[in-house]
Amino acid sequence: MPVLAPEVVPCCPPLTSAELSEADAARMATMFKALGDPVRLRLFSKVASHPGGEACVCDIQDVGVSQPTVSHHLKKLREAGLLASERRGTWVYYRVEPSVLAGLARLLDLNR
Amino acid sequence: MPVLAPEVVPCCPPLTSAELSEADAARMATMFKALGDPVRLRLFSKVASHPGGEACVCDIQDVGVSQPTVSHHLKKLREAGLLASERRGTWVYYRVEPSVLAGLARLLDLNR
DNA sequence: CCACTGAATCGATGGATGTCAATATAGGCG
DNA sequence: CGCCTATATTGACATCCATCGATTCAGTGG
Repeated sequence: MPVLAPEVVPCCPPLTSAELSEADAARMATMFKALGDPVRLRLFSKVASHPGGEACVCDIQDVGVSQPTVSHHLKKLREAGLLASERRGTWVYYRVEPSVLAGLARLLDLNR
Repeated sequence: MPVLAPEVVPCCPPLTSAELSEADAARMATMFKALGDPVRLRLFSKVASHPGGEACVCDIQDVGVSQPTVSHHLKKLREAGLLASERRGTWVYYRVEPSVLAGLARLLDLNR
């Protein structure tokens, strides 16, 4: 039997259907926490809504905080698994991880 | 024309369709932050998955922290608008606010 | 090799936050 | 009223975290 890619395993049925285990709660809380800061949520929103599905840091860094702070928040979003980054020449591009976001949406879905 | 209940106004289209305003980001970040703690997420999960759609504090307080801490976290979830509480006799019951949760799910929905 | 731009890291700091023990409040029941 | 149980509040404390200025790293082009 082949080993399945562990990061693809969908986490957690909707919250209404079953209680989260301690481990799953820790995993999911990390992602919610990453979205739980206004600046980070705006950065995430800017990436998610950017044409082409990705954005250069230079396209999104106008959120009212300094450049190091923007970099810090993007790192947090990356570490939470919500964004992926790739350097192309001078610029670094960020894009959303669709499967991870879908897992969060599924968790919150009441109609299931 | 009747005045619509302001708290029913659905916030924010999906993240992929448009960038969040600063004000909307602040509102939504408050809710994500409330779910961004493992203990709070477990408490929320216990309420959401409890038969009947509501749970007494006594039903859900076994999450590994002290009673005051449980109370503190439930207050946070209430203040974020995710839970509502009602005292009935000796016990206090918590239930999820479905419309608010639905707003969060809508925000994260990629297929729209 | 050097200057320039974009982005990340470092170090410091003030404020937010999770936690607990102690105490208070609320309601039920003798 | 007095005692018991269920929750909430208070106060203290340690840790975490968002933020910034300064610096460093990476890549481009002269």
